[in-house]
Amino acid sequence: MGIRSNITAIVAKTVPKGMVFDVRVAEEHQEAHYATTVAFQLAKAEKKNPREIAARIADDIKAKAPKDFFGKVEVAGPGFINFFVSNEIFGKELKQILAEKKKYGTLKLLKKKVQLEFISANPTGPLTLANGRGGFLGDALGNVLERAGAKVEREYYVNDTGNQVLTLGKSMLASEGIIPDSEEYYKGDYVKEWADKYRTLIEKMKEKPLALGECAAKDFLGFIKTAVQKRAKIKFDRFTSEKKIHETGLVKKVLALFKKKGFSFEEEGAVWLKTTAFGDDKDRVIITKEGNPTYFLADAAHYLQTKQRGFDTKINILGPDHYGYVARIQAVAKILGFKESTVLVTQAIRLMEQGTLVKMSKRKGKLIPFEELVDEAGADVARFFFLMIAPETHMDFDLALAKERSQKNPVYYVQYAYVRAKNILTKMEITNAPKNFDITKLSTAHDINLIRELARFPEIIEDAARDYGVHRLTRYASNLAKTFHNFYEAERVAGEERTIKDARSALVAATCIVFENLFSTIGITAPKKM
RNA sequence: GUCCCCAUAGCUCAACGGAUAGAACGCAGCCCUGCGAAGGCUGAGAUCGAGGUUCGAUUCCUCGUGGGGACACCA
Repeated sequence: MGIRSNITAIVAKTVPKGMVFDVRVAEEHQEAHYATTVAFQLAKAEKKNPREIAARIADDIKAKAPKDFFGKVEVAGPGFINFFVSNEIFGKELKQILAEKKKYGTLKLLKKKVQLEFISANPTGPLTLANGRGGFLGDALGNVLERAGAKVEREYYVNDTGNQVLTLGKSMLASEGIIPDSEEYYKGDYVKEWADKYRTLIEKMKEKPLALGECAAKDFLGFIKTAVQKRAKIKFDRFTSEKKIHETGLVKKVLALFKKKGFSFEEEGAVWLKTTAFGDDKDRVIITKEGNPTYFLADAAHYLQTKQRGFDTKINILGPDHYGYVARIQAVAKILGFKESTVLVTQAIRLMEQGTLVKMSKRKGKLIPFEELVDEAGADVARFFFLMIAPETHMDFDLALAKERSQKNPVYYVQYAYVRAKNILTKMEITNAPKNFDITKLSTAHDINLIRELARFPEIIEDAARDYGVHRLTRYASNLAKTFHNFYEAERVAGEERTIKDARSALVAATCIVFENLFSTIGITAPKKM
């Protein structure tokens, strides 16, 4: 399954058992297809010259590799071992793409059941760009993990009760002038709009600000669902209500569990969880001295629910403002016995407008909602743009520029490559790629480079599934597009002599398959025309 | 004050401790009477500063400098 893993398996036979080493795709200018630095590692342990060791291993590899697997294995530079895969192997991979179609690039790497929680923004207003970043990341990561073999549930945890919602209710009352305004209230246009629309309802519920807030939150959640699922095409399997977590008694259950395990204690009239035992910098209150469970305790109950529903692996994507929350929730995950609990913290998106920074704040109401970006730039563009960048990068985003340059966005470059490929097949009226073609007819550098690049798809999935680096996909998309554009400029399909034409159309058909699989994993459309 | 993230080309971003630091945009040239030029080719252009670890540092460590964020019995 995949050329790289085959090479890894071969190399493994020539080094000490259990040794961890890398086989990487060699960069373009190095000419080789794959390379390993295993000799450097061994040189350190054996205190020998890496070149010597590399030579020894290279010979061993040649002896142990299947016949005709490598075109060449050589030692280069200070001790790299370079691999040149034979055209037969590339040809086999090409046939595999054509045989597997949609399944090409699905792996049996991960057997686990994963709950992926993301966005989970309070339904107290529109989503911010940071929410959107986490949304695209979560959606695409879910796709990657599924391709890698995991069973994934995508969850949005809805804070539909508590203080923030109470504040929302009060904000509505203040907006209608029923109670005096306050610094802490939400002030965006959306507050006023909603308040104006439901004036009579607000008047009726003026004694019950929490219920009012819940009412508004329900509406806002509806807007969020539309923005996320319909417009941004971010999928969720489950919306979990915090209110229901309280109602089903899970909060009491998790509290009892903490007590039983000896991680909770009372002090100053409140109940605390000993999160410092797991590296947090202070212990956290779970029951206030008024006797109310904190948000944190409810979230712990939510984790318990997830665990009880059969998930041992939880991945939670948080925005930058929740960084301080990581240590305590990880403490909970440990106490509850999750096998894996990963928290990915995305960094903020700084929104620039004509060179100056625009502060984003829900409370102050000055913000560019995520949905506006999606509508104006387009779902594909917004998604691709956000996913091109590593989550920990502090991204500067100029909305005006993004709209203006949308035609030059890399997503068009990538989609255009697909359109060109598709167009070749359409023009030649090929619906099914020829099955019996002669792979030796694919012999030019452009032919081989394209197959090479196609064969990387499963490797990219594997890498991204391991380190959750979803931006590998968009980077790969650009590389594949570039390779195809190069091929397209240099080689022809239609009009070539029969055997070449068949082989090339098979190659182009395979390119379309990989593009389609890649696009669906990233979550963008595969246009037939542009 | 404490903690976390970031600093790479004019701009926005890449690069498991490895070979000549990549790409798109912008800039200067060139390429359509052959599958769509939303494309291809060529060129100029960068690792914040000072130490350290290493055969080898953009990457790891320390100290600076400059940005962003977090430090509630809010969520």
